[in-house]
Amino acid sequence: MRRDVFQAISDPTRRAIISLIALHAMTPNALAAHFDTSRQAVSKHLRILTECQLVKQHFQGREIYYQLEVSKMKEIDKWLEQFRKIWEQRFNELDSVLLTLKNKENES
Amino acid sequence: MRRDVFQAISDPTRRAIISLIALHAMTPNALAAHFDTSRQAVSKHLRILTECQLVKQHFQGREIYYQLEVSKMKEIDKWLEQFRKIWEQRFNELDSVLLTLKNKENES
DNA sequence: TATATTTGCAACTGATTGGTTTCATAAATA
DNA sequence: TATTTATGAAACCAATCAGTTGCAAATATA
Repeated sequence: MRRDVFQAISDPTRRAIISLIALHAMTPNALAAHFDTSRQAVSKHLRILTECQLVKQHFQGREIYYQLEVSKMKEIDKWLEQFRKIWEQRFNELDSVLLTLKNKENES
Repeated sequence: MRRDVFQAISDPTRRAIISLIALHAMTPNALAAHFDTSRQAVSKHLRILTECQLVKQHFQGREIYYQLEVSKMKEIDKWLEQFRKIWEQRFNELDSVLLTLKNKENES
């Protein structure tokens, strides 16, 4: 059973859940109201999200509120870092090409 | 067949491929040398990456070079944007709490 | 106390996944 | 020309996935 942040966000329903609970905690029932699938299906998604620590639950009577562990999202951000460097570099290269062209223009 | 960037990066082998070709284009054979799996398995991953336009192929004789479409990675970055706002906000809230404490300290 | 509500868990199901082996095609090379 | 090399595609397989239905447990309410 692979269970990491990347696998967690691969499912569109789970991405929607993540977005919904990002601002304030929600119960499984309240969440399920936003989807076409059953309450149990949403519960299963929540279990997966909990297992990879993207979500934290806090109990209040018989209700369970699920809240996003925003800091865990940084793991994705961290992985993206390597590419961010590349796309900035590519942009700078394009920049210097334009600069070279401009200089040549001035010389002639 | 769901085929989007998020599903593409959910597989660890595919993430490794993406990282490898990020800097310079590589052939399937050269890529396969980095993994325990067969050349065909890598080829299948490359097809998935191509289908969701994360990768571009350019032909050179009988060899096919695969290159990362870095700009496509920005789609993930874009989705992360909403959470980046939240974790910055949380940080600022913490900041103002600390500031309030400090002010109270000065008053007394 | 009896009933309704909120929830997680287990069993099942069809679809998808990541891998394999086998084959066909096209380009390079002996 | 015959052979080797680089590649994609098809057929198959076991494991996993996302969904379902049905059930048990615990809390709230009548």
